[in-house]
Amino acid sequence: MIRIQVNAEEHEYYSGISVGEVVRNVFGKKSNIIAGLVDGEERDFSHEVEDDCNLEPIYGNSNEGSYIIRHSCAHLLAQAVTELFPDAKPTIGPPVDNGFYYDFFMEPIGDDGLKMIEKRMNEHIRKNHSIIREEMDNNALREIFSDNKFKIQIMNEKIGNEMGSSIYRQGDFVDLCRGPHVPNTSYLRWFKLTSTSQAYWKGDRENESLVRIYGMCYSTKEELKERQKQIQEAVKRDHKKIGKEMELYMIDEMIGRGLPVWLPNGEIMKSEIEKFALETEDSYGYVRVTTPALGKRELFEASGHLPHYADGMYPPMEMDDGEYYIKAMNCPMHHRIYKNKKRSYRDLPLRIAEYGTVYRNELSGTLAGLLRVRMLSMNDAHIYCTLDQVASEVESNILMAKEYYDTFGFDNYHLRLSLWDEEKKDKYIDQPENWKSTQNYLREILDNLDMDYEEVKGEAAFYGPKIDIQFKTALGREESMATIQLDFAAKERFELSFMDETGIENGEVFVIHRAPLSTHERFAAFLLENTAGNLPTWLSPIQVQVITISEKHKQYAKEVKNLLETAGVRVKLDESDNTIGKKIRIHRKMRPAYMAIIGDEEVKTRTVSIRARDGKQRNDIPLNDFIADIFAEITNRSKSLDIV
RNA sequence: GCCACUGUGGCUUAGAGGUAUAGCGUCGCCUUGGUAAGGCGAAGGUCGGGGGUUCAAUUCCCCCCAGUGGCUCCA
Repeated sequence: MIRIQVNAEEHEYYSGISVGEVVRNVFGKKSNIIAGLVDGEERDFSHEVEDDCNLEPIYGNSNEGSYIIRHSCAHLLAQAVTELFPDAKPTIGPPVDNGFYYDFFMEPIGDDGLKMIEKRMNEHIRKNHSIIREEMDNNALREIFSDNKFKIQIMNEKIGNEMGSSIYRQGDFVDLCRGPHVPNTSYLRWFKLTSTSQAYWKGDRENESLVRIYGMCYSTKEELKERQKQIQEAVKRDHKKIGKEMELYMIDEMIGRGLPVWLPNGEIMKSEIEKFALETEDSYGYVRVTTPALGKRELFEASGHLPHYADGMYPPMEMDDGEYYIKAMNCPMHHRIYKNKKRSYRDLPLRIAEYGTVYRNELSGTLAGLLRVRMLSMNDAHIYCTLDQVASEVESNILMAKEYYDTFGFDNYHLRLSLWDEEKKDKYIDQPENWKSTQNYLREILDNLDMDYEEVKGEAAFYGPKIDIQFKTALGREESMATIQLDFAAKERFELSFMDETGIENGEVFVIHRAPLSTHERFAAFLLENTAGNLPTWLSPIQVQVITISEKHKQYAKEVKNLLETAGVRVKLDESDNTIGKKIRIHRKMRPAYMAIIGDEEVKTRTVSIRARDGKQRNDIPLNDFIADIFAEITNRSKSLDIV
């Protein structure tokens, strides 16, 4: 007999009992447990336990469990695909956040193909195939997958030559896999294929083009429904839809793709954000400049944009004195401002800021509403400082970013330390020592701040490592919001220096590139998705919509509007002869923070009845009180509707 | 740039080889109405653009443009 510890309870079984039997014995049949953690190792139900051990159940709706289910569902997908398309070669099919995908080397398929595959998957679920693990040596593995060069390549790279690995079999289908998996295909009922796309083998465009099929899979119907609801909700919060409804921006085919145009309402929101940023950065000791949209080739050669960032820039314009490029970044111009006069150690850190607009030649297929555009405006700044000053500047920038996000009410973000990739020499400035030291430096700063962060290779800027602040969009996709980049290359490329305390010219000038509010475009997209367009009052294009009940109330309503306007409140008046209910319905689309309803009562008592955007109501507020209160709410940049 | 899908009046949308729905909005008239659709009427579309097949195309085919979801990339 052996002793198995399950959830702190000890059980005795014969040696060789399977994980599944223990689970059934302890938890019963309907436990939603799909695998087990045996002494910390994920194991299938079929895994046989020989010795004393500790066993923890893995539930289908847990983090680990959902990954196992998704992974198994990817296998099911591959089973259906290889049956329907015998020439298709499965490559890799991992679980990912919210679902899974599988990449196949095959002819592209459309929606009809997707439906067909889904149908076949459901048939296999009903057949309830057992999913069986088998251990194989390398020769046997190579035999099985001899017609699939992708699997062979995986074996060569991942498994090595000496040992074997495992395969999983369900019906006639076999896949190379470490596992674990669910015991049989009936566990995969709650799945849905979502989309297809194209991907390259190993993510390299030089390699074969593969068909990627995406799906989602959950352990219960409720989880699947919940996710579908979430997606629906995200669609409602889509900044493109809200932006159109609120007339914030447009993208016009005749003007050009990826070139958003800010409409009057959007311009109000944007300039409020700008005002806030100017005030904040004033208080942090920044100075402001304006630089041109174009610059000469020599400038961008000096900065390294040519060639490192050439793909991201628009082609040059030939002028009588050489080639000019539209700037894709402001930094080279700021470096020239730094160079414009002799700097002393007393001038450092020098923080040069600009609400600059840059143009980047993004691939057409990547453009997406305001999230990815070709014209970007940002409150960009470059901090010129000594190495000793870097830490405190980086810290104060992280704190500044937090201050910003707090005002806007954002909390769905995390930090990322973005490192270079020594393999990709052409992408980064080739100074390995500097990369190593600056990366360690940033890592130390983050460790000292005691903040959680993840490290990701190959995400650095070409001139140095960075700390990015990553957000999730409404649909769960991760995007960079803010960035703090440490540039060790500029000082040499632009011959930056200062006079130090001993009167000697010192060339150790480090540059920090930072943009805590992302770009106006991306920030607006986040803001709209986060608030569903219900902007805090200070950002609302229309702060108060005045609505009359009948003609008799027009005069007082005009007075209300004028007084609010005088107080600096953005207010509109609807004195049309529609019914009150209809007027409320019409104006809701624009999402004013408040509607002020004016009828007999209000005229008589010089009050307003206020209906907040969230439907809350407060009647008979003396007009002067309302004006004072909303003025305070706006100037405090309050997140909530405080008046009702 | 690559793959798939989508493209019908300002917006949302029905439809199908014989030049097209409906709702909202707009405009006009009536209604003077207390918190998410009061009534009547009118205008508005060469069905994204161009080519082809056909007696006939908005519907089928090809090319282009734009959008969406991915890949790559990235603020």
